[in-house]
Amino acid sequence: MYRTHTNGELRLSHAGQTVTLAGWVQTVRKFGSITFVDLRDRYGITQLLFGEELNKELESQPLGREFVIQVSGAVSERTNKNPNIPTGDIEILVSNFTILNKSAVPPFTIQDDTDGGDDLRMKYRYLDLRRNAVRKNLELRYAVNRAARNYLHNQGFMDIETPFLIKSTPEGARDFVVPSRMNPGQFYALPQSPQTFKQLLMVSGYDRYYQIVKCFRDEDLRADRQPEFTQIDCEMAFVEQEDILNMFEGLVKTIFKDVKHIDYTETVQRMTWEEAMWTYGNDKPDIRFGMQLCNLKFPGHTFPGRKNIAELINGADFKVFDEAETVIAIAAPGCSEYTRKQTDELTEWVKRPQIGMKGLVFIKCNADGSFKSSADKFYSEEKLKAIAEATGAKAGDLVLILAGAEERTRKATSELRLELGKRLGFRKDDEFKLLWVLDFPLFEYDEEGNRWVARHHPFTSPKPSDIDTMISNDPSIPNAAEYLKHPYAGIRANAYDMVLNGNEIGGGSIRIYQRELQEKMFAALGMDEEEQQHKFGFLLGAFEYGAPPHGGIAFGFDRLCSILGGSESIRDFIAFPKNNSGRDVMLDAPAAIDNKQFDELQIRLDLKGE
RNA sequence: GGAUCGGUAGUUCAGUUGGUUAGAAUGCCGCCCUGUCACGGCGGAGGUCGCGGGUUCGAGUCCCGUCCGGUCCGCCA
Repeated sequence: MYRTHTNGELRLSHAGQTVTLAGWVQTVRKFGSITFVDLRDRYGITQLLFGEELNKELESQPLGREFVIQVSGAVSERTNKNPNIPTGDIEILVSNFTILNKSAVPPFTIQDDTDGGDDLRMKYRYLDLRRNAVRKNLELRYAVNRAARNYLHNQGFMDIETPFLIKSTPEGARDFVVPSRMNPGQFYALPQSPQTFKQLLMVSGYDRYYQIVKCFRDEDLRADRQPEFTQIDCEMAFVEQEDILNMFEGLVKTIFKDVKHIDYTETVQRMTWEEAMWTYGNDKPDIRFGMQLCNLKFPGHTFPGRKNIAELINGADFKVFDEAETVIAIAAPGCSEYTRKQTDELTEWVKRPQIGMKGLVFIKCNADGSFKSSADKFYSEEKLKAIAEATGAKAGDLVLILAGAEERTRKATSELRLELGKRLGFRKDDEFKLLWVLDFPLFEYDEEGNRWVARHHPFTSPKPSDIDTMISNDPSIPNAAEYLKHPYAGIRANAYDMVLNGNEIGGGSIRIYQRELQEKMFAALGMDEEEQQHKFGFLLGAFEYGAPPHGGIAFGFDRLCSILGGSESIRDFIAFPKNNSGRDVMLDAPAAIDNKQFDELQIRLDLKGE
């Protein structure tokens, strides 16, 4: 037996016992004839005391950082206690020690506050994983995993594995492909998600399925995106949207409760996609704070039912507003005292290429009730007051107005809102607000191909009330400029996204389960019958044999963990993540393969030189 | 595909207008130290300034190219 206890468990009550411990040397503190050693494992740190006799042995067998050692000795009360660690009341009077394995000097310090940069820590990930901070993240991930499994199991869900070697369906994201040696010239694809398999499981009668499963998408990465990532993938038969929303609110609330000890008792808010875009300019709004968008001016076709209040800004001969397609304002609470330097900085911020606005107009709603604006030349104080009132600004607030093309301006205003929310401290890591976003458009217009593409995926059902519109209309778009007037532009999807603090943590839909409607959907996306049969014949076939109504949802597991852990990056919550270029810098993958492997696969490289 | 920031000691960084031997902290090595827990004291070693080219009497510093990394846009049904 290598050890009788772990390094996190000994307390004063163990004093007098003889124990054996094993672990890694965290630090060595020498004092001439005695030496303190901190011994670490994943459970904690225990202080070892090498007295005068054993201390001499350390001269012939010196201990270095990260050496793996085994020690025996008596648990003893410390004369100087350390209140900062759970084992701080005791130390081990070492009577015997063995060096189980030496260690080279690690390239960075294995501490909470490491001196290592990201790149180096990725290369030596096995050392980084020894650090408390990283270990806590993986523990949180495991806690989320357990909470989800418990909940789903208790609700009658069954974990069923689905294959990783499947067929490429080049819709949506790019597939990772795997050559087949036994079928020369043919390729598997890795699944972007188990979507079709879980639907087939519904057809098979496994009416509550789940899986915590890897998905693969060969697209460019971000801090919160990995080429392989994990989803909590769920599907249910004989359900309507309402059943799904309730079931999975329960899942997320259970995770909050089990992992964060938070009772999320309030009703999960719901909002249509249109409402989200109108009020926040974003399909995944952060509703922890207000600062809602005030649409002063917008093209009628984007929000047909909404009232345009362009008269507030029109007719003042202010070209920036007069010529803009869209003018949107937000009110930043308590910012009316911003200096010229601060407003200039905000202007520069919106002019960055990523935001891409030409400028920013301010109205300072002074505490004394007066109004001061960068557009004073064009607007009387009364006008400014009216505009400010429309935005809901109070005395002491700063109104910020952006103008330009509809989509860009709306997005920029949303980004500005989020940035200000962050700067003003409205986006707290420890506050959690859930939101369902509902009624997404079923289709998106693809300018390049002058065609419709599925916003969610091609298996998503339209709202029951829109099914007729879909079936009875021709999906072709005769006039590209007026695509918004096409009946398909107004079709709503029976789809829902769960949003947490401005992050989409999950999304799903009620699925199509009738062959005719599915064929109509494929056709609307530009697939002829032959292509449909080739790509999705198995699914269309399955729908002929008693497919039940069904729907589901998938949660981004890595992202959910990172949000619960208060981190921006999902990489901190993955044991062995890849970098921005999709590389594993520890393995140095991807890498070239042997010619023999190419021969077996009957594949020849034809690399394009620059 | 594009934008932008960065690459200097094992590590994290500083390095002025282009000018003597490129610095600091930490880590590492040696000596001293019986109550430390970010131990302390003294001493020491450690550099292809990412790589290639150019300008210059002289380049870590300026220019061009290139590689690598971070962040973002496009992309991610």
